[in-house]
Amino acid sequence: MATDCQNCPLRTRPIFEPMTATEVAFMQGFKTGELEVEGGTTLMMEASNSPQLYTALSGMGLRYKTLLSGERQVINFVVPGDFIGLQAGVMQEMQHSVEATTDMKLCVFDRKRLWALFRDHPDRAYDLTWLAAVEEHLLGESLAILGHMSGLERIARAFVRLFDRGAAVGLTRGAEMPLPYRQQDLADALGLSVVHVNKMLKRLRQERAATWQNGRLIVHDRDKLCRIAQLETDRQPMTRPLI
Amino acid sequence: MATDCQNCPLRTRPIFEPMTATEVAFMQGFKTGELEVEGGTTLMMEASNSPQLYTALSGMGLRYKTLLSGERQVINFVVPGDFIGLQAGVMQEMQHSVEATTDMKLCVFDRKRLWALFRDHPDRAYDLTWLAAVEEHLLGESLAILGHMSGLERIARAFVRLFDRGAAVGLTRGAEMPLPYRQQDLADALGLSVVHVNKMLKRLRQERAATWQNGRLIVHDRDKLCRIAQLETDRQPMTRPLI
DNA sequence: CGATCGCTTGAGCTATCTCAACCGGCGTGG
DNA sequence: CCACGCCGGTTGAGATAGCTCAAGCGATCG
Repeated sequence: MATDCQNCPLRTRPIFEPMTATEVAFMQGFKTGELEVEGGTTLMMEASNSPQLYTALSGMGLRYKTLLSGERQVINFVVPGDFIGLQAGVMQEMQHSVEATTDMKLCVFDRKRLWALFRDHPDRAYDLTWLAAVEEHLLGESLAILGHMSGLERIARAFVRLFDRGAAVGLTRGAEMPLPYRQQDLADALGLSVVHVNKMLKRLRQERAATWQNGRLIVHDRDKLCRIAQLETDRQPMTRPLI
Repeated sequence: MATDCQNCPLRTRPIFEPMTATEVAFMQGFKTGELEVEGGTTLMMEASNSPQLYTALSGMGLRYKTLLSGERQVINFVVPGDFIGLQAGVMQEMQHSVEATTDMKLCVFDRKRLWALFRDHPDRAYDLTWLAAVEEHLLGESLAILGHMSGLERIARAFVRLFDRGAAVGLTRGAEMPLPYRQQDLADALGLSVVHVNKMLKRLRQERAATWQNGRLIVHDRDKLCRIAQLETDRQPMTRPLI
């Protein structure tokens, strides 16, 4: 159980460092179980009030909002290590849905114990707030992407982000990583039409920058991708200060 | 358990309710002073590590990111009651800048005391996390706006949100409220060009939905505005559960 | 073996952008 | 007190990125 929770972000000095013994001991108190779900399962529903919070241990998913028009806005992609349900924990209800795209294994927490966490483990509470701040940062970045970049740029940017994210949690193998989504999902995340996403993907392929097919992303030329994405080419790990 | 977090100071029950006596007493411990700045002042700089955190008491401002291309993405608008600098507090550095648009009065906190806050006042820490979750929610909503709505719709939506926000903090007078920004600011927030914003504003004016001129927003017909914005017409205050 | 789903490609349409000019108000300096 | 420059707002015209519609294709599944 301890090892299963290695990727729980509810700790982490640098974000995905192994947990210390006390951290593990603590998590075992807060954790109430493990859950395995099939791809396609809806983990949390918009406007619902889930009694459980999760940490993704394996598999991938996505967070999205459903608009009045019936369209869908993908907020972001869920990778192992992500915390799911902070909103449900701290507000009355979720403001977006969370769906498992592939089969997933999850670490389950009891929402009701969240307050005890704040009372008895201020350091963990601090971590949680840190996570929320990171999330806020990422959303701000997404906003800038949607607000100012062209279709090609958005996709390049998304690929770099996803790849670096994947690398951080050990999902990559060389220049490759699993990316088990549909083109429609990416389109909904980037505010583009599937048709256009498809055409831009083709272009990235032709320019030998990146290929995304059969659920796998291959980054042929990271530098070129970064150039297109208007991104510095060096990765910046998301570390947390020691208070 | 409900009693454990009865008095929640860092802000309020409905989001901008007056503070209770104990709340005030506490704030005076954490608070280190007050600050008045002129319009145009940069309060926090992207990538800086501000030693201070603020709560806006009066005046308005905006948060924005500067992109590599030199363009600007306005993340959101700052109104009285907003907390500024959570990222600086909890991460190493700010990921966006904050600028005072008008003269502002601010409540100043010492960043270094943040950890003490978590240790000694778990209920306050909880509030802070709640604020972060709300912010995350709002950003998710903005994302959906940029991803899926037309220019006219985006502006209508922005007006409704700003107006309701203003109403919550007592900025409105009848159907009017101060909105001391430039068209360029709104354009940068919504991912549109100034030219297009201007044309859509004209249309909203002609359709007698809303007028924004000389720094004042007038909502002529809230229902019509909501219809354009694809929004339920009733307001939903952002309240926090009592744990 | 038909149906469904995701991907691909083409063709025309339009919302929005860029460029460019003009206007009024305001602050500054002569 | 006037003249000038600057800033923000307004409007027109032409260009285009991205959209919608539509059709076809291969794989998977019951």
